[in-house]
Amino acid sequence: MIVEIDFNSDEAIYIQLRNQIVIGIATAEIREGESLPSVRDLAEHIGINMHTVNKAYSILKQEGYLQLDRRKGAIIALDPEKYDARLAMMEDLRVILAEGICKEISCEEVHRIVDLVFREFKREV
Amino acid sequence: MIVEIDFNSDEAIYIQLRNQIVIGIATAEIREGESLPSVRDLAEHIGINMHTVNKAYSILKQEGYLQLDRRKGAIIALDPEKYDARLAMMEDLRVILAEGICKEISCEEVHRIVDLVFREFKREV
DNA sequence: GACTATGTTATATTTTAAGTATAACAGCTA
DNA sequence: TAGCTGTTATACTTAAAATATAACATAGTC
Repeated sequence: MIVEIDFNSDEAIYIQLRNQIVIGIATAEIREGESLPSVRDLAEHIGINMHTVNKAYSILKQEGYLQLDRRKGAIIALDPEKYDARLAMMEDLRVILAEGICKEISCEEVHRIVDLVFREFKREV
Repeated sequence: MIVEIDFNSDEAIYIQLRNQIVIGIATAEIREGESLPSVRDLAEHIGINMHTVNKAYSILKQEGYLQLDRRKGAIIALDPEKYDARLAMMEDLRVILAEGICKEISCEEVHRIVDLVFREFKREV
């Protein structure tokens, strides 16, 4: 799995990292049971500080994407029951769909875009 | 239109403001041609600095939601051609849908949530 | 003309978050 | 013992957010 950090982005590095790992899990680039690089290795590879990686891993753990083992490292272990994901998604979608309505994107168009992204992610499963 | 700022949120105040105004436009709480409070009035009403409101207004102008007039104030004036909104939406959806897949939310469920939010926003048009 | 309101710009300051730098600890493996 | 994990702690630097004052140009109103 390739991690690309945009250092000019307005998004924090640990957020970018967290998002890319979530996308990596969704697209099955990394699968359940597999492990991520250690915080030190990944930090060195990207060229950032260890604590920044650790912050991303901690968030992913708290959100139910990872299990962190002091001896084995970071292992993908999905816990769908961690929180109400449907409610969270609805909250996130609220702003995006409001933008879409203002830009005259129809509900049908949104459905098409959703399908497109789903197909992109589910391609190789 | 009621503006609610969560001062404990991790989201910047000017972002919260910008998002709520976008949602307000999408739900037709404020309509095209209507005007927002002046930067000074809104700032005082919320209890924040003038520049924070000004930043939100400037962003909304740049995104094609407002026209700012030095004499008349801030007027809703939608410009759907301002940028490729479909591409922007797809980029925003990528992370949210990846989260959904990891949390075992099906494509059909997403469609249902999208419809729900659309109906909520379009209720009184 | 004087006054008031608008957005706009400028500058300086404070506050907060992000990121870095070092170091140490606890637990496991080889 | 040596080396690898995540974890925690502390201190520092950097960047962004938010505040505080002030001034300007432009219009409308009294």
